Amino acid sequence: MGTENESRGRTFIEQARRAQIIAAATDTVAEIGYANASLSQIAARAKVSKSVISYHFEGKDELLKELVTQFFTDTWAYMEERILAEPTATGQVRAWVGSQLAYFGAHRNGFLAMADIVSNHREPDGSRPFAEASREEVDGMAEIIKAGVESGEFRVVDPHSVASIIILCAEGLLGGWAWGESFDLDAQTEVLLDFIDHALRKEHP
Amino acid sequence: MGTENESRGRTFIEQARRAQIIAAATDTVAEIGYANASLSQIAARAKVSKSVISYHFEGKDELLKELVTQFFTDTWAYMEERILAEPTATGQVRAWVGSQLAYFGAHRNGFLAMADIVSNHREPDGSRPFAEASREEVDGMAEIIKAGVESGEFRVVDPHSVASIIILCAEGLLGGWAWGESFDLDAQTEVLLDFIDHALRKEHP
Amino acid sequence: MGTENESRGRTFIEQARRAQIIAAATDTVAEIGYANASLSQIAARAKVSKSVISYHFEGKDELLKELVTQFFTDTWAYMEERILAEPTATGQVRAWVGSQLAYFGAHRNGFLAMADIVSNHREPDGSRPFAEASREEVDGMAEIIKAGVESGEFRVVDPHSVASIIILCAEGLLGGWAWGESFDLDAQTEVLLDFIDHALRKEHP
Amino acid sequence: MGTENESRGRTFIEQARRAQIIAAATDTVAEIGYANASLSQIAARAKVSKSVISYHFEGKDELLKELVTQFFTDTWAYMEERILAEPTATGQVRAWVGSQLAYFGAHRNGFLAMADIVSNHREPDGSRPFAEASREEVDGMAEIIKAGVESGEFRVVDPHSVASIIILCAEGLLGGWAWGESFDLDAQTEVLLDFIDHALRKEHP
DNA sequence: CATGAATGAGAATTCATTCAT
DNA sequence: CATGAATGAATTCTCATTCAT
Repeated sequence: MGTENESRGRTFIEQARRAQIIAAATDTVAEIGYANASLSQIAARAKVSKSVISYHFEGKDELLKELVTQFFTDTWAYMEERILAEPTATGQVRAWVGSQLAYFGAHRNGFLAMADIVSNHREPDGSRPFAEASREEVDGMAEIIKAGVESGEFRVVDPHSVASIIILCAEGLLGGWAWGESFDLDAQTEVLLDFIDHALRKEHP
Repeated sequence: MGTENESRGRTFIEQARRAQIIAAATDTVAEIGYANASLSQIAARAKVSKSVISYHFEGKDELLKELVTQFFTDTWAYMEERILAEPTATGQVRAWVGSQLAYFGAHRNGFLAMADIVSNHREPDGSRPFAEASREEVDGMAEIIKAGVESGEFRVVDPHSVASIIILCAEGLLGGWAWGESFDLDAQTEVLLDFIDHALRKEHP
Repeated sequence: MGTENESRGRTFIEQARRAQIIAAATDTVAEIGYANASLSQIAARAKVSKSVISYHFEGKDELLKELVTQFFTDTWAYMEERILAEPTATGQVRAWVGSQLAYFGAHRNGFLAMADIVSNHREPDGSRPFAEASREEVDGMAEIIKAGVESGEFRVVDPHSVASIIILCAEGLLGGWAWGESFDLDAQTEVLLDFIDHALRKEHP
Repeated sequence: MGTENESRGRTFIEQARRAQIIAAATDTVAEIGYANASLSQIAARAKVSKSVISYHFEGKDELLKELVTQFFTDTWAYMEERILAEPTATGQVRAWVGSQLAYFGAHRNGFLAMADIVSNHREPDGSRPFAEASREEVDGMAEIIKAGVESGEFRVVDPHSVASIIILCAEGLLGGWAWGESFDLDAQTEVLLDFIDHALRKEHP
């Protein structure tokens, strides 16, 4: 996360158009799925002609990449603020997971679209353009865990492994929420946070 | 899981061809992704003409559904044996997660293809045909947790919530393994199992 | 009409198979239309494998041609008997039209299939193989009319033109019957016969 | 007949393209028959790429329906003017049949294509979309006959039956003309009109 | 800037036919 | 004799992209 803004050299109106199209693309992918989200569909939802998209974006690929990048950026901005406000490792881990889930919960379509694109989009050569995004995330979380272990807040664990587990568990939870129609994300978030607490804290506190 | 076998009334050679095509489809989806896995691609990998697929399967849908169903069936057969062999709830939870991860680890392409299809395939009306598969899974795990709580093995938790979390965490882990090229699934499985142990066991044993 | 039988040199069982397949083809074309009547459909209705058809007939074309030819032959056999039994031209015209409509009325599927094939079937070069069949028919009827005019039964008309009109009117009637669900063929036949009577008979008899 | 124009909201150039494609489709169906008239063939005749057709029409169905509808509309406009100009029932019947045959005679390909489509086109469910078109026609003609009977111009007949016969006879005549290469439509029209005259008029005027 | 128009590549599927068994 | 299996050609349709206006 923390991808830099590509907006240099774009006029204001250009920016607005791109934002409008990205919003339409987000809704489209969220509603009908990556495989069915054709430029036609996106253009229809944006109430714009198909060729406008080709005009403002290099192609479908750039549009989708931009959508994901922006969503990552926004999510991280929200999370970072809340993580940095916490003094303890325990607090930071909770803030991380909690704020991430909260942000996604508040931006369902954005999350659905992002997840769908991230897991489906491939370069012409077959590689996944977003595969490494989560690596950075794990590294960030691992530093927090490491600090917590060193400070004695947490029991002794391998920071990187545990960070990975925590992040993947949160992702798993989101998957469950994304699909199920009756999934109480807030409640399950609490269960997961409690779960993590118990797993990390020293056994005889 | 536990879907019944549809093979009645098929000749041996027909069975073999279907298996061959399903294998090719598995590799194809695993390698180039659901969205790019056209019948052409699958046929090419099976070294067979496109229309052979239409001959042996009702259509692309049936092929993919069959692929997923078979993989589910095989996975569950492997898991069930190991779960039932465990006398304690703790052992059963470990066996469940452990055997699932082990089986998937040993059948990477099958898992990749299954996961890709399950998360992307939609009926013409937009619904997801495999959406409820994981519900059953959660129910099964919930029963084990409930028994463990009642027997005093586990601390008091809501069985369904925790079952859901555990399953989603395992899914999350698989997601990490599926994508990362340097992900040690066995090691991470141990970490997750330890993680679950700590989260479930009574605080002062 | 009056096409000769092509059955020389066929075994009895061969004949039976061909008859069975032709019957199935008749029902198929009648029910789902020429354009949708694939060999698959015909084979399914005949409860026979597709390749049996290819074995017993040179191809789809020969099957359809045979179907039409046989239906023509049978129809004409029925008509001829009734026409020749009439001593007067008036009676012969009535017998012609009446017996034709009666036979078709009693063999609806046969008629529907024949008509559908005759009007749709084309040689690879685009020509219609059955185009001239009705020419012979008109010639036959024209002879009757001519005799009737010469004998003074009918008013003076051009035999060929009137024969053509009568035959085409009967065809038109059949078209109406074939499509409409509530078309009383017997009743309309009477109206047509009366119509023809009035058109042919001398004004002051 | 009398279908309303769907052209609102189309640009001029779009209209022109549709007209061009419809013309090409007309020639194609007339020449090679409904069953062989693929989009490829039509596109080739229109000197246009296949996908242009899909761009301008919803699909093959819409194209063919539009073709038929336009031809019906044009034919009826021509006929109506001539029928309404006649004061007597006799004149109206003659005008009806005469103008219809004349219009078709002047638009041979249009007629051939229309007839081929009307008798062959089926909805996916197997029903015929144009089956009821001729019902309306018969009703219109029946009213004229009824008026003629009431005014004493015609002998006493069942208006609906006779209307049906007349229309079907005209259709039959067209069938003969459509197929035969040496069919003098004008001459045969006169014979048919004379035929109808004799059949309808009072016996001792 | 915006867009209607056009297009070629590729999608799934159907079909008549051939052939080894 | 009969047929399951296979295939290549053809069908309709969708899509991302380009281009002149």
